Amino acid sequence: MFKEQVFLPNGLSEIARLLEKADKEKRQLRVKLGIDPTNPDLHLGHTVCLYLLKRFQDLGHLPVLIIGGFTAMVGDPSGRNESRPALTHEQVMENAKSYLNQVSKILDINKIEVQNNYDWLSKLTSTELLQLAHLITVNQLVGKEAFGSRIEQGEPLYLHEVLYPILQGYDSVAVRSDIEIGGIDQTYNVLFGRHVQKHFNQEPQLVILNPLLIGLDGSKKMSKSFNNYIALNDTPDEMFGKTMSIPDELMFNYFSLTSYTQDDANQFKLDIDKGKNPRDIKMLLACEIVSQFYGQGMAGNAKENFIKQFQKNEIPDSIEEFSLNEPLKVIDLMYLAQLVPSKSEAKRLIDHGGVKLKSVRVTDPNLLITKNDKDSVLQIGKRKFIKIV
RNA sequence: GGGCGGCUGCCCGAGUGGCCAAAGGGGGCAGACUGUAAAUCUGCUGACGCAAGUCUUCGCUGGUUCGACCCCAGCGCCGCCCA
Repeated sequence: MFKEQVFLPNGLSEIARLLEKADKEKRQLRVKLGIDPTNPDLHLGHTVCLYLLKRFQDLGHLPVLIIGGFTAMVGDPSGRNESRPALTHEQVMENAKSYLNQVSKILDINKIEVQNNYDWLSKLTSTELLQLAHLITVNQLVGKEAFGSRIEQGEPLYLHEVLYPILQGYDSVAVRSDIEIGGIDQTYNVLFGRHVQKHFNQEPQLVILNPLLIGLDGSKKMSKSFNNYIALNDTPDEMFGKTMSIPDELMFNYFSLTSYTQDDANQFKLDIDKGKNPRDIKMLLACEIVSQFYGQGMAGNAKENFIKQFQKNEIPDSIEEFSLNEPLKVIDLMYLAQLVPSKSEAKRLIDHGGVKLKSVRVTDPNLLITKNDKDSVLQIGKRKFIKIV
């Protein structure tokens, strides 16, 4: 399904062989996926791996989901040019809590094994850690681009960050992983798991690396840190809207997340070349994405809302309400209703013509909103609405 | 332990006694336009105030000065080099 998938070592045939062998031995393969709970939201980028995990699950194998309760405190330095802020154990566990719920949107969580690497990594003795450290040289680590460039640029590189691949590799031993799935940016870490497994006389895992999903900005990988993501917990409207906001060229990249095939995507591309409106193709995509998580019905609603709100500039059906007890200036109302972070900001928006009452542009920041305005809708920009009651 | 350099608004980064709420860029927001919350163009982007203006902000604490982000001292953190 993803044409840029990488299989190591020795390509897809190795995986096929393993599947066959497991089949013959009537053995469930243990397919590892590690996710560090560094923030509360899983996003579409994570689903690339989760869907692959689901395919293994559908074949009768066992997804082993590792919540990186310990590694999240270390912070994966892959692809980063700066240290991650250290998270406390409490923060990490808080985040981890909501993960299963989110994962259940894709996987049957009754048929997975969930492990927290805090359970074993926190118990490693320094002796054991030192022995693990024997598996790698500093020379190799410094050769890694992420580390090397940081050293060159005089950015701090902490010892605990360097330890990350070792810890993640040890996870594979702890769960006796047969196959590990990861993003292509995890190549080093995931492959290192094989070394550690060999050291512990385990059959080294096979590795499947998925291409990274590009984020909404169209350039960087989808990630919480770049705030360019669609969260699994986003509302249908948010999901739909965010999908519609991706750059046109990027949408073909996203079709692989849906049940559309590469052929479909190619056909869409042809259609656009022939003059079809890319917007409409993107709507198909948005519908597909939303319905994966919320079903056809909700996807349809989201689409309608989107057309209403953004194409026709109409006011959406369900909006927040604000109860007016006494006459208020517009800017005060905006501030009290938490539509803006400050009154200065409210004033600026009014100056720019970004505020409407009953679809009429507000020009006076001191305009008094009174009981007579009950049931009217105050609109800020294109996306924020509030009904005065 | 010693030497040198750094710490600026959401981020990066200029500034080196008053003209600094602080250049520029990124990000964000709004407007116009449109095929969409794409692209493009324009504007805005510390708070309070109708406004004049006031207050808070340039690592922290004190000091010099009519006046400090800019000078001095101490402290903290970061980097590099030497031991």
